[in-house]
Amino acid sequence: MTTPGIQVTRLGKFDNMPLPTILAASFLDAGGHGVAQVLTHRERAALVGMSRPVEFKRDQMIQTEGARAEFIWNIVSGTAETYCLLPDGTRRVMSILFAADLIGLSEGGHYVETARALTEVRAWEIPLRALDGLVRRDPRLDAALLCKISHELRESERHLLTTARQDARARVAAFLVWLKQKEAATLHSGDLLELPLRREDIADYLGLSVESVSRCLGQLERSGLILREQRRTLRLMDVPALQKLAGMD
Amino acid sequence: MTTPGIQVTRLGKFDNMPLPTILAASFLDAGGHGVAQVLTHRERAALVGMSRPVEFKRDQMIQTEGARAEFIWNIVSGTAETYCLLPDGTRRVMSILFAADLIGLSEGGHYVETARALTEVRAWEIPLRALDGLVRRDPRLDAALLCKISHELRESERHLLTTARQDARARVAAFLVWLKQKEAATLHSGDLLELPLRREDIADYLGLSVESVSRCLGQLERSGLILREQRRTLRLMDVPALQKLAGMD
DNA sequence: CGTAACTTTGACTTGCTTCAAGGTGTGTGG
DNA sequence: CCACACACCTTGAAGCAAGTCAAAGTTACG
Repeated sequence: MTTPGIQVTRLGKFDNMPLPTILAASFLDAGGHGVAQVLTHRERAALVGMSRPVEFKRDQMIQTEGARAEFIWNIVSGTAETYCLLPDGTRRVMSILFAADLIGLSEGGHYVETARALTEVRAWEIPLRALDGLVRRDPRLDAALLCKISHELRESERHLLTTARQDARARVAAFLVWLKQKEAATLHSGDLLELPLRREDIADYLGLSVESVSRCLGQLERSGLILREQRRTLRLMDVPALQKLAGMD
Repeated sequence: MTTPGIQVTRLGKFDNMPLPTILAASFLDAGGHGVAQVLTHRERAALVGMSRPVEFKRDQMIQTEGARAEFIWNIVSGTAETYCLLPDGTRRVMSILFAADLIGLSEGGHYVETARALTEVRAWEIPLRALDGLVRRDPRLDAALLCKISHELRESERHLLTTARQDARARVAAFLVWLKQKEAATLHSGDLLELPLRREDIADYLGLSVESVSRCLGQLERSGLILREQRRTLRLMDVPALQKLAGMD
């Protein structure tokens, strides 16, 4: 079980931390096609009132599967992953979460996955009890959560789509393009792609072995589609070709 | 695009069709652990007021990927599937839906998947426009949808979990046990399991080839775990062994 | 009763995993 | 500041599981 008061570092720089942000596509209405902020300023302020800023160091646990759910976290910066441990000892990375995402979805009052910080993560820690009350007073917030969760549902389906029935190279290519899009949403870095995760995490996310991931990267490099500048830094040389390989037309 | 007024059969027996039902586990509170009705009687009645009962025949399309989203459907009886067609021509079954499930989640006003009836399906057809208004007047309904969608998210993750990184036999075993649980929720049929879908659908759901599914069933039969009574009727001889094989401990 | 759709089975091939060993980077203590 | 140790990544070789291709068997239905 997470005991944030102990594990979590509190720093002065939290004073000017960005407000809680939830990005999602609209659910019911046709709206703008893109992903946008679904909280009003009022709601963001209300969330700040009941939340506290926290920071997780690299590799630190955020929540544990099966533990009593007490908080959800709204990521301000950094990258995290959620995963399940299978009875045979293997690990399955279910989702990779970025700024404006939510960590901590639960069922029956208990977390269904384990979450871990991949980089340093700053987040708003929102007590579920307080959120429950806020949702009752402000139904619009409920709609915002609905948008977010249905958006996550589609993310999960996308993940399922790339994972199943595609060969290893296509999966890796799809992953790189996806990650690049996520990154491009926050910062412009040309064709450089900073990987916030280890090969092992990529493998467990794509349902491959570490060796396969490595071999695929080598293959993509030999084909001139990418360049491995450093372990965690790739250069995407031919994004259209990667997309084609990934079967994204 | 679906044009329900034309494709859909209307029958007199709709008069006493069961009210709209949404089953889901609670989202925020600890509540009962099981899956339960999340609509009040009032809400169910309100939904009836704006909906109409429809019936889809076996193999009939319910919605088409990319088409303008106008309705969602609340299944009363029968089984349906949703799927995506990949650019390489392969098909990926994303979900299998039963009574009390919802069909028709959309993004940006368009359906994200194609849905098809696997058996005869009876459902309440709810216009999105009307639902939107109702949700505004009744925030609790919004919460109900939230429960349902977060429940579906977990279903999708379960699917992802069984699909990736398990061998074919384990996937098939997991599928059979899952289907049995779904079926047991509505009717008691001993150890008999009625498959509402073809081998092809099972294959596309599990990310296997039709031949692999068939071979796995043969293998499970030879091991004494199941019996193939008819094409679409299996007898589960040893559910615990199937669960163990599926890695459900 | 015949045809078409569906399912099963067999033989072969491909691609991923596993096992094993060799690199490369990083952080720590001498 | 260097050297060592450890964690992480890459590469190679062998084995095996699932896919593909081909054909026969079965069921459903007109």
